[in-house]
Amino acid sequence: MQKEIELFKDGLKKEKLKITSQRLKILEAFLKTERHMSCDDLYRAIRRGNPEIGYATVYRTLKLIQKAGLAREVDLGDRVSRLEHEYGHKHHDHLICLKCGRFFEVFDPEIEQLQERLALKYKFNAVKHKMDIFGYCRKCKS
Amino acid sequence: MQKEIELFKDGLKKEKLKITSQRLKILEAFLKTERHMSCDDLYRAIRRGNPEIGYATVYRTLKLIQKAGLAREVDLGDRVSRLEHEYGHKHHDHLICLKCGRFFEVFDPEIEQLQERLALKYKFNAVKHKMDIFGYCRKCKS
DNA sequence: ATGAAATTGAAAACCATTTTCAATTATACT
DNA sequence: AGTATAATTGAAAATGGTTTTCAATTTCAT
Repeated sequence: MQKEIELFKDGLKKEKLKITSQRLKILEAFLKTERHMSCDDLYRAIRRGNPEIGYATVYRTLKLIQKAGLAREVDLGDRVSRLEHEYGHKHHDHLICLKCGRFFEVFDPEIEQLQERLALKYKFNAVKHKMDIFGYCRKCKS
Repeated sequence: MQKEIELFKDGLKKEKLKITSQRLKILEAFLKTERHMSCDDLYRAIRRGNPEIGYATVYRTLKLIQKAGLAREVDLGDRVSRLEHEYGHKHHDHLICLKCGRFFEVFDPEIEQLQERLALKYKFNAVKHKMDIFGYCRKCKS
């Protein structure tokens, strides 16, 4: 976690932004959980120990964490932005259960390769991609 | 287009919903364009010829069109729901340009097959999937 | 035709996200 | 260490797409 904190501070310095106690606390709260957190989730978690930190600050800091390359957005189809750890976490796709809402992180190197080939075919300079498979997990299958 | 209208009416009857002139006009407006339309886009288009149709009715009818299997939601990463034709249009994925915002519809049968295999491996009952590749199109490449 | 139930449009509510603004704080520079 | 400058903060309000409410209207089975 120390490495991530350093990366975050570097990111701030690079943009001539300031290192504040709020920003560090919000980063720590984000790093502490492995779940996919919405801004609201994180705000509630942080508020327990730090009731003085405001929602807007959490929101703004999450943007900075993303810019520093420490978090990426996950889109589960509702209209809520959730973040997952990026640093030290390989790219992966999601299997999302339409009934219980749980999701599973998966990775298939062959698919990744074919995706690159597909982009190449269309002379498209791919930066990132999202693949989500929706359906019913083992437990929720009828 | 006649076939789609019939499917829509069937969908309504099946749910004991009523066939109204507003619903039919909104469906026609949706079928008439091949672009990916947001609710707002469609509302504006419809309003030109039918200023008496309200936003809420467009919104509600779009849900019905989706339920009837005539439209599917496209997520371009902003938080706006857009619809594309589903009936008579094969499944496809998107290449989305981060600079100009244009998108290209693509299809790769090998990827589709691997996706199914992936779901199978996790004993996941896949219903649908979304794959979007973000990057820079031929014209916007630096 | 008639009545029950569905639909409509306008307006308001909702809710995640984003901005505004005055007060506070971090940082660079004496 | 003190100070000036610019960034940050929290609260509240604004935004913007989506969704609900409600009284008036319309559809459709009978």
